[in-house]
Amino acid sequence: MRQNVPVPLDRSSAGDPARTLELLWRVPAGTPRRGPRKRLDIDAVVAVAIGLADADGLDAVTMRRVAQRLGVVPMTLYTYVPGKAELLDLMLDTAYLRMSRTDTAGRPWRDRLTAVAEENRALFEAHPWAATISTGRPPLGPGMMAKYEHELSALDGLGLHDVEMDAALTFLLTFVQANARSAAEARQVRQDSAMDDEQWWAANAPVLDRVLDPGAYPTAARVGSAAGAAQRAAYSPEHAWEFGLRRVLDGLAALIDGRAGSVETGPGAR
Amino acid sequence: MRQNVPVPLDRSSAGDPARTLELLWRVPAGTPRRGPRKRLDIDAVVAVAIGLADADGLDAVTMRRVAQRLGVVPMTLYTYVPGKAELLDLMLDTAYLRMSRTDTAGRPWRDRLTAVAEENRALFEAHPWAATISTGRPPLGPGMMAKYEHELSALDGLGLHDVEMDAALTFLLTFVQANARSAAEARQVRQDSAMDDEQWWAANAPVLDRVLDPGAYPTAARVGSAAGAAQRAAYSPEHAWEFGLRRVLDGLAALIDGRAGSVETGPGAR
DNA sequence: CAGTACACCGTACTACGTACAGAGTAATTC
DNA sequence: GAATTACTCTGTACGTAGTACGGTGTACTG
Repeated sequence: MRQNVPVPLDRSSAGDPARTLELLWRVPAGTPRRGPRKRLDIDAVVAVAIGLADADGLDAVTMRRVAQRLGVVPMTLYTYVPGKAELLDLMLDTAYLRMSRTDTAGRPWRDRLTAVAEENRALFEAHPWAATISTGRPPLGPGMMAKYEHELSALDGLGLHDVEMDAALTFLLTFVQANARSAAEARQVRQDSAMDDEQWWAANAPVLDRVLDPGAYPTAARVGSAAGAAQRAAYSPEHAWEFGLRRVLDGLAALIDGRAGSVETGPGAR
Repeated sequence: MRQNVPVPLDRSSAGDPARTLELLWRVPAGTPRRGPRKRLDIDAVVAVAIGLADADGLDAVTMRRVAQRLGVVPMTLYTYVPGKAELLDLMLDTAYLRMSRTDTAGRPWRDRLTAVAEENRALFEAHPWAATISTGRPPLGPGMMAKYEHELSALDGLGLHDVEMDAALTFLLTFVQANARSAAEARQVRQDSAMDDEQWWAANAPVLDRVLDPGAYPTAARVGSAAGAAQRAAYSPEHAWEFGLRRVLDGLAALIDGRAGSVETGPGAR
């Protein structure tokens, strides 16, 4: 069983950042290669790693398993990738590169930001592991750059300063990622404990009843049971998403709609 | 480098939620103890674990190290705690229990929610590891309950339904935690790579210049350099916090101030 | 006093990332 | 053509983690 466990924020990029960048951008080797031909390439390694992560989560991505899938011994991977941290960078940038990017030019800013949010949500739905990789030092690869450019353009021309544009985007993306992490953690916990929420509550209820001073937590009891009932109606993740996104957009509206300067500024939706 | 918790394939009921709850609430043993006296107690174990985590991060909390600090052999800990996951639950609930809780009754809702946000921010500043523990299944201990009750009461009487109160609180706390996680990740990466942001950028810049098609990412280049300059002014984490919290509150204002029903409903601040 | 439940400990297993040294291969140099 | 050299691939092994298992001695119950 595994209950609350540190969320695995892999990645450290202990190696040389310049080397990592060259890998991300697939900079070809300078001197002609001498020894035996390579039997694999980086893309194959990354593809297998992504496949494992998609299927069984980030924990399933071990150097040993990736190697096995490729028919080589674990240490062979180190001729393609300096270490696991860099492999995770490559996975993430690849996922970024393959995201769908809707062109919303000319549409009201709410539509544009909603599209950005939903593109990211779709990313995390297709690749839940992507939400759990630390982005403390983002992989500055082609995927990341394309993503950043695309998403910033949704905030351009709204009368925000450059620093505000970056802050607003960070704010939006942080919300989406936090939501995706919650979902990933819920999945993880369900899998690790081999117990769904219903069973977990059923196991807890009798002890809680015995231990909890009734009346000590009046608001919590009232709200918690209402929220619990709502969640049992398979309501919860979708609800948190919709509720949160509306708040995020309303929060940005107070900033954006207050600014003069753009024909694209529309009235707050709904 | 971070390690993963092995997932026990068999042994389904090894980690019993009821047992965890009893630990959290310090339910005393039923039958009189027979064998040798205990030389420790749970609180000592938890205190040492928290001390390690505060000082050197969650990675420093290993059963071996905790045991060593207590002058016992690692396996001895298992008489006090079923496993590491439960120890983390206990640490988290203890941190929750010790949080400061300001009484803001009667004050405008923005002040009250700001206080809640700042209490949580202070928690994560004192115990950065607390932000990185999965709350997929929250520890339903005395700390968690007190925290939930306190924070919900800040949202009571504003004309929100119970489900909305829960959603609004989750939204606020998710923001605070996401911020704290970013900070923790930044710290972690700085420590793991033994390289500060300045050095990292310096190492990346030459390769980026060589690899990046100038003009391919116009918005990103403009905004990125503006944001980068702002961050270099030691501006960034504080800025993200202030910017984000204002958006969060403005977003909630659109919900709360639209509701009739409470004298406490004040005009949007700032 | 015998029996027993329990605290504590030593050993060992599995899984991880990866350091290191060796073997074989193909391009370069003579 | 032969020697050199750079490179790929491999086998072994180290250190760290959580914790299963079985043994030993203790202090209470009958």
